[in-house]
Amino acid sequence: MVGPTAVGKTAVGLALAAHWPLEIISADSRQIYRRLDIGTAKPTRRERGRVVHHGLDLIEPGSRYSAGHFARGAEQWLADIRHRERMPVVVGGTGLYIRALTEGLFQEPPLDAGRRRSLDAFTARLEPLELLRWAGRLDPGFRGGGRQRAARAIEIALLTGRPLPHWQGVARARAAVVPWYIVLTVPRPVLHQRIARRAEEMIKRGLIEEVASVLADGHAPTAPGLDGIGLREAVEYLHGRRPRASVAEAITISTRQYAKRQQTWFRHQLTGAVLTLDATRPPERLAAEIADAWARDGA
RNA sequence: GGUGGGGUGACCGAGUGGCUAAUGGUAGCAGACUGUAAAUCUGCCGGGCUCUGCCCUACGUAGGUUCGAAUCCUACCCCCACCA
Repeated sequence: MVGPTAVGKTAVGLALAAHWPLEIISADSRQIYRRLDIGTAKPTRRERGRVVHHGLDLIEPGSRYSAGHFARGAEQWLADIRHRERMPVVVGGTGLYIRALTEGLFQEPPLDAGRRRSLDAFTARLEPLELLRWAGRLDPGFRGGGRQRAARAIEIALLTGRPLPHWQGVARARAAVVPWYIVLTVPRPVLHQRIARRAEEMIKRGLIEEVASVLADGHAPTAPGLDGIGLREAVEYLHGRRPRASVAEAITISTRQYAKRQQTWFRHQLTGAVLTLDATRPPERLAAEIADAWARDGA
């Protein structure tokens, strides 16, 4: 089950538990971080008490995760859930993580960690234009996409001796599941309203204090776990680079933009069975509809 | 009331006679996306059309100067600062 931020995926997931014994796998690249509960809008303790959630609180804010990590982890959780004869429901908004699960990434050859780190440090210092040009030279299939993706193309080409498209074509990993997608949507004005409310709620619940405490424990403001919407803005405020009054508004805007990107992804990148539901309706109704549809068309 | 500064597209903000439907930025819309993905990027962005171009409308308002004005002049309106 996918959909943009603030459509109410968690509520529907919980409501589904009335239909099947299920466990939820969270496909969310931010909720993997421990401690950042408010800033990543994790399901609450109570919600997690009602349905078992996997994929939350996996690493410290200073560590890095990836779609590959997620896919491997999720495969294990899936196997376990099936072993317990329950229904696995993947819930999340991180398109790439979901794709890693449903389509499989390419099989990444082992990369030397040391060389990788020094290459990282090197590319980080290159001029953007130079970086792009270099990526294009090492990987003729490189279509642009900015710093991060250029660095990735360079990394693969240099450390494996073959460009990205080679691995993508030759070594696709097996997909872990046959997807049966449920896409939750809501009219744009409603979504925007929910996003604004969510931003204010986060602050009210102590977003800034949460981030301050993570920083106080010695995590760098650039820690991967703090690189997320809301967290970023909180860090800016705590470092005096943003007035307090502007925090909620800034979070609302970035969240809106992110939600839009998610919708673009779900509109164009999902392949396979897709059931799109208007999530303006109450979660119980949606859950019932999903259960019906599953009984009718599900695998 | 006086003096000075200013009023530019949804917003901020350049531009100070033609190359200007008007640099940038923001917001918005659309798109890309194979291991950092809440990331990283791309396109569009006054309106209309018979759409490699054409026609309207537009730089506070109204006039004027000029072949030609967002840019110069005059009056008026509004905002800010200082002086009364």
